[in-house]
Amino acid sequence: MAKELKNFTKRSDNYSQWYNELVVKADLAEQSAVRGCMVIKPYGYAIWEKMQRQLDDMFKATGHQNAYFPLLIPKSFLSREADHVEGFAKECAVVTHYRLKNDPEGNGVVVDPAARLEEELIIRPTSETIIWNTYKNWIHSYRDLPILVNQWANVFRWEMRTRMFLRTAEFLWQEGHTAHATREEAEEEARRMLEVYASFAQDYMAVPVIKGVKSANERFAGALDTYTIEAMMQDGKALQSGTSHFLGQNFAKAFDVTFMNKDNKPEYVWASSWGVSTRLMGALIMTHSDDNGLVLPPKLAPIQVVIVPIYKDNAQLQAISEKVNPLVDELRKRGISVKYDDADNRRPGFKFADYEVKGVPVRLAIGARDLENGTVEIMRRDTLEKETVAFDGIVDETARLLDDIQSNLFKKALDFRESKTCEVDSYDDFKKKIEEGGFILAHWDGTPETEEKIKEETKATIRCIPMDGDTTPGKCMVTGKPSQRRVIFARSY
RNA sequence: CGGGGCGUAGCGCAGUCCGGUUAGCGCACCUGCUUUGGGAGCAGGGGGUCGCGAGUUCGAAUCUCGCCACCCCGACCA
Repeated sequence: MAKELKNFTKRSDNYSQWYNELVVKADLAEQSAVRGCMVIKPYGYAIWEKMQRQLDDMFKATGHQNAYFPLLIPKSFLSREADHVEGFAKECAVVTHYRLKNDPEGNGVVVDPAARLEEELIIRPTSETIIWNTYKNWIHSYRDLPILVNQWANVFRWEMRTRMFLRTAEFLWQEGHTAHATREEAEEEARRMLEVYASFAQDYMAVPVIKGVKSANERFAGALDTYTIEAMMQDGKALQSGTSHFLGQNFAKAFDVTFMNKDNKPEYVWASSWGVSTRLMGALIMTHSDDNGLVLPPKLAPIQVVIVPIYKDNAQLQAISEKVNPLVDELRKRGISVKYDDADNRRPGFKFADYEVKGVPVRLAIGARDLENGTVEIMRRDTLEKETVAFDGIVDETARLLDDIQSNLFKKALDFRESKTCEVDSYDDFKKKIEEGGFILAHWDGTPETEEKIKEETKATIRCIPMDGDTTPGKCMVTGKPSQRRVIFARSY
């Protein structure tokens, strides 16, 4: 029957294959001809656009503005901040020439060796350096601060291994880069934006996240503190879904960005940066989807309601359309995005399955039988439950259902995370538990050495030191040394 | 960069071990009729430098050598 989807199951031993297949079948994206890059298809991009719009509103509401900086960065910029180079040097694509010419031997086109650049240019892996080089010209006085700028852009990192949405060589993101007069203000900004990310993830994506601080090992290259939101995927692995960094004065010192304070004394500027990427799409897909395909939270679904007519001939279709068209208008008036799929080249069964794969939250089906009885069949994607209800009042019912699906998805994901989260006090138990997947709350002595040892022996890393929750001190499960509080361990993407 | 796998029609695959008619199947595509409440049925049709290059042979998708690409698992990372 459902021939194409026969192998479309979420087997824990082959979760990545399920994920890849899902991304392609749901028409979100596909592998491109360029190594490690993907083509985001219109349906996938529509979801990203909804995310963008919402995030952008939230940035504006917290006083930020958008700007744009160059794609190419002079190589010398990257070497200004020592930790930053260390972090990114290995994965940079480098532009060395500015011209091609016809191959003298007739094999198409070749790089013109005469057109070598004096200084190579790097395709941005992130924009701290080019932006701080620019901020030097923008900032002279405390009156110029703060600068609260965000950029929507693509970046490029030559990753050894890629995975659609989760780690592609090129990805789309936003990067906020702020400059402040005081340390406190910059730290506050970094934490504020983490809150923005957390509420976006939970309220719009219906993805529960844990807010926390990264350990020194996992910190962003060049940051003093890295804040993170961590989500749990359905295979129990953690996914870092957004980060916000307190950069101290590192980039101001590297690019010599100072301002005159009120006492007419020069000071280095304090900085933060923060970003989320198309990786959020991966989080969305992996958190909610099932063996029938994608499951989208209504707030991010490009199509929230699909209406499928069931008819035998043109006259019947017309009768149905007469009933459905006003309904479509009503739903749209409520701000609900509706698709009335009256295409006659697909049969109803095909449409049902197709919109399920694409994760459309609510489906209405209406046929001759319903016209007679004054009813309509309504199905919710999250539970796959369907029932036949009275046509009158369907607008209210649909709106209610969309809200219910949104909150149900969050609750389901939260319950799942809680069922896969436990506390562990001995390293032996830890080694056993980590094999089952999920988050483990354990005590850690705070040293990079212990963290490294755990990583080597178990492949688990500290996802974060949570900002909320239990803060009872204890003893490190490995060394027995004192620990201020439990931290979250997990295997991760 | 290490270990494993794979490359045959737009997509998914069989055939390769053991060389031999015109390279086959499913999906998709085109035409026609019947269908339409869970991925339609029947009939007809189109589509291939068998990843690339060399070699062995009367003869290579199949054997040998070299190269390339992609996927999975590691190391690296959002």
